[in-house]
Amino acid sequence: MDSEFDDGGRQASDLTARARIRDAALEQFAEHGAKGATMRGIAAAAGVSLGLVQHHFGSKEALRQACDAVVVDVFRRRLTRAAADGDLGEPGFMTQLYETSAPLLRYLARALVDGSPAAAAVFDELAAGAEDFLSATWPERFPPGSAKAREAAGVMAAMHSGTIVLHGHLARRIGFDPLEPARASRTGLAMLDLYAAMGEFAGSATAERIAEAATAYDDADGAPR
Amino acid sequence: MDSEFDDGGRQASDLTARARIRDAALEQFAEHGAKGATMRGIAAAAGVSLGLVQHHFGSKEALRQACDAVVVDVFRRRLTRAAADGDLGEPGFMTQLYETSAPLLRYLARALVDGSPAAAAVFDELAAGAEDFLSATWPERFPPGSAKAREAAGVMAAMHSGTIVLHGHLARRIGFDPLEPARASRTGLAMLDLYAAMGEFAGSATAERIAEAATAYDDADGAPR
DNA sequence: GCCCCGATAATACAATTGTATTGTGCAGAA
DNA sequence: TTCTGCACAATACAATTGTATTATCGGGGC
Repeated sequence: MDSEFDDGGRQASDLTARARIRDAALEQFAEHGAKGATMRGIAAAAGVSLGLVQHHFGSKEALRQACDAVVVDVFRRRLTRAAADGDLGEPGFMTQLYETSAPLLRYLARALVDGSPAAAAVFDELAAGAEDFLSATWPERFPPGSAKAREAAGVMAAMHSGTIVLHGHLARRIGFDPLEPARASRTGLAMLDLYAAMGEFAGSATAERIAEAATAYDDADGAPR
Repeated sequence: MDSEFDDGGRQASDLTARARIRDAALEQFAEHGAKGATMRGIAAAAGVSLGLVQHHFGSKEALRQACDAVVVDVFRRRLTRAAADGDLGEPGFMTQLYETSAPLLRYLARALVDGSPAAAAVFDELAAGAEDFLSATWPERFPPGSAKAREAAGVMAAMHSGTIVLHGHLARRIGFDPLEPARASRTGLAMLDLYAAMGEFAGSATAERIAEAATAYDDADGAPR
């Protein structure tokens, strides 16, 4: 598979037409969503005719799946590499993720809410990696295979992915886009600061409030298990 | 404004047609996105004719703005109430948010990535509340008005909103939808557990790695400021 | 009684959009 | 050379969709 995202992107001019169309599709899908993007818009963005898009990919759905394939390919490589380095789970791994090309991250952000199977797979791998990390680091707190570990890992994956999915809103608040490679580490540091602070908060003054709130809620609403 | 979401939703049968259409629009927009939802689909979901939707709201964009108005109305009330109780920033406030009706949360989740101004406003209020909380609780760590406070608060808002935006993926991982009111507190507890654990991690063994990674990154890539 | 007005519905229409069909030129094999 | 396959493009077409128009009907004020 010819993924020009392996090395961070080359010039658009020396790409084959098929790759240029797929790159344009990535951006269009990321910007307008699976439904909002149009074949004509993609063709125009790629600088080719509508017929060529049809010729190379057959249908809009097939084009979307081709984009998904690129994403799952690139991210699987990133994630397995991070897992091998033991970097999964640690907030620094987010910096790892941020280092993939920004268009690909933007596409992933949209695909995660547009219901793409590839994006779901990426999320699952992210969550599975987080679960491994949590269970390995705090075996007593997050026993392997326990519901506690699974839930904490899922929440962790959702929260970390949230900084990607909501990168536009985040950019508006903090003044720069967290998906810009040059600013990637900055967001990771903010996450670390936040974890350090909230860790104190959650660990000290809230230990009893946890059980308190849990029992109170269960009593009031009756939602056991 | 007749928002039937104030009390958690009544029966659909005793709602006026206009309200029923807007409720159906909320769900359709949430499920298919701003572009994916169709006037005919909304009319069918509401059990009325297409002409009636047009008659009451004029255009699809106006209907979307009416949905936005409901969201901004309800969430502003929730947030100001939480702020008055000093609950903003504390992870327990997420439980507060989760207590709003699930369809409204699903709509917010979609609107946050579909580019609705109302959703952006809700996110901004969430981030502003988080910033107040962080600066008030750790004035030396997050000085009021500092970039550190703004960035940590933005990341916090994005991460917490992420559990809403990605509720579908989260549900697939943990076995239940975090937007179900009966399970709302469970997600909040998982967040607390995660904060407590990651707080240790971020606070202890990573203090020097922070500066390390930051300087290393700046040197390599040349992204100062 | 008459009228008018709002709720509701059915139909019509133009724009958009995915897809199919057809055409054109060129590079390389026979 | 001739032919064949392929990259690329232009056009056509049917389905979808937002919107405008017209019609029906029921109740309340003169």
